[in-house]
Amino acid sequence: MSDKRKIAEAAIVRLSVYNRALGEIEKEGLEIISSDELGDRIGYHATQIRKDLSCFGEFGEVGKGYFVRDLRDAISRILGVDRKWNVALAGAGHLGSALLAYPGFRQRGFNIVAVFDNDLAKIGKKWEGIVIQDTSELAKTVKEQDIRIGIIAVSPQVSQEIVDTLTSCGVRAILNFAPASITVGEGVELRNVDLATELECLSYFLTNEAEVRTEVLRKIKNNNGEGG
Amino acid sequence: MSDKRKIAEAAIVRLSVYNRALGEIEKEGLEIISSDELGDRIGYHATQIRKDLSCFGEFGEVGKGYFVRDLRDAISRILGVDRKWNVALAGAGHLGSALLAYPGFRQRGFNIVAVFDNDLAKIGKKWEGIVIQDTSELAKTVKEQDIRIGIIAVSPQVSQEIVDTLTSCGVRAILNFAPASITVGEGVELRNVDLATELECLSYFLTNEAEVRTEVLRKIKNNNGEGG
DNA sequence: CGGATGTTGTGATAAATTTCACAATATTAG
DNA sequence: CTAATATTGTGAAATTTATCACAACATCCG
Repeated sequence: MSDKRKIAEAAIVRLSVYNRALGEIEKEGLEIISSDELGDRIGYHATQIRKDLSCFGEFGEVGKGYFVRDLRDAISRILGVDRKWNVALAGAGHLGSALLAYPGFRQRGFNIVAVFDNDLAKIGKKWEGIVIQDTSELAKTVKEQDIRIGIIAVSPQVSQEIVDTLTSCGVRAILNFAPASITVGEGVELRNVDLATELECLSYFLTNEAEVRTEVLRKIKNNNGEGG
Repeated sequence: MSDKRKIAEAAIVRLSVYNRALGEIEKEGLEIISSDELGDRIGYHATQIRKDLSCFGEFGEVGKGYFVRDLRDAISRILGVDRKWNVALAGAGHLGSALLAYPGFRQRGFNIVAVFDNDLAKIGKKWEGIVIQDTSELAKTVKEQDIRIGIIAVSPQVSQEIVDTLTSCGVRAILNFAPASITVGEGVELRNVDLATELECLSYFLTNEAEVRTEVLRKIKNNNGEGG
């Protein structure tokens, strides 16, 4: 079908998951895989995988499955990770430091090429081969290094300000780790990762769902119950 | 209505966002807020907020809005964060170290009380007041410290093994940062955060959506198309 | 007091997403 | 070649999620 309009964000996340799984499968030496087996491995329905892929083209062979290598290449192209992206990191604290050292970024084509902070004690220091710069140099560096993506690992108090600076320099994609409600203008893509929110969801589950599940199980036991 | 069955996971994530925003609003000194204004701040529709809340009860006052403090307390209870949770961290690498130091966890009631690693050079060292332990001590520590949540910050190669160990010790909630397809048994809640996936979504946007949007904008310009 | 305004909670409706069902087609074994 | 089997791609159906529309009621202002 190859109709790129209106692809759900959730579908894009899944494509990334498919790609990672295909990488594992390739390492295992498998050359062909069916949507059914891929789905089993990552916990999705086979039809979900096929439907997701069908938005972008036909990649499988009927009666056979998908060539692992080919599908991986295809998804990489769809995601735009068949190239390198230069990334700026704002914030050289604990989290920023960990992100700078995170091997998964480089492995998957994302190179952090600049780090910014407003702490005078850190500016000028070299981490992982990169000199920490003052935020005032941001505009110049973004242009010089062709930076397209910004990662926010600063305190929530200054996060919006840094986001504004980045977008005013032409950065159109922001990954925000600061626990704050950030707004961006039209045409800028923002993804928020709130680490505490992730734990809060688990807390909800531990507090509520587990009980409900126990109760449901008890009921099923009692009525042998077709619980709709 | 207060019917806790079948609450969408997305709704729980939103509740956490509401709660964080309410914290900010409280700090600003506001005592009452409408769903409309809250929605504006965090980028959701007012009806979405009201609908989410309606699953758990009635917290607002007609014609007036919500008492910020009361709503925050109510959501905290719903999420189960009106208490402290003890958390185990597996993996004392860069990322583990950053998570251990992350202030947002403690602020929101999550205390990392134990850290595990299999690197002999790290075991026995003290970080942020916590002695890094060998994984062999996991079962004992989980029981002694009443640990209910596990955070996985180990390499993808050993992540499944650590998850299995944790769940076999009775941990029923896992936050996984390892870029691997983890499976858990019935009754265990797993949340995955793949940092590279987040960037891959941004890459997709930069590669595809931006073009589409440009095209749409051009069309709107031509038809003078009454967009919001 | 009374009308204008503001806001919630929710049933109804719309939109989006996922799953089903199956035609089409490739492969394998005899 | 033929029958049995495997698997894709996709229209249709089912399900889930989000938005709308509005009754109910509180508050404000004159």
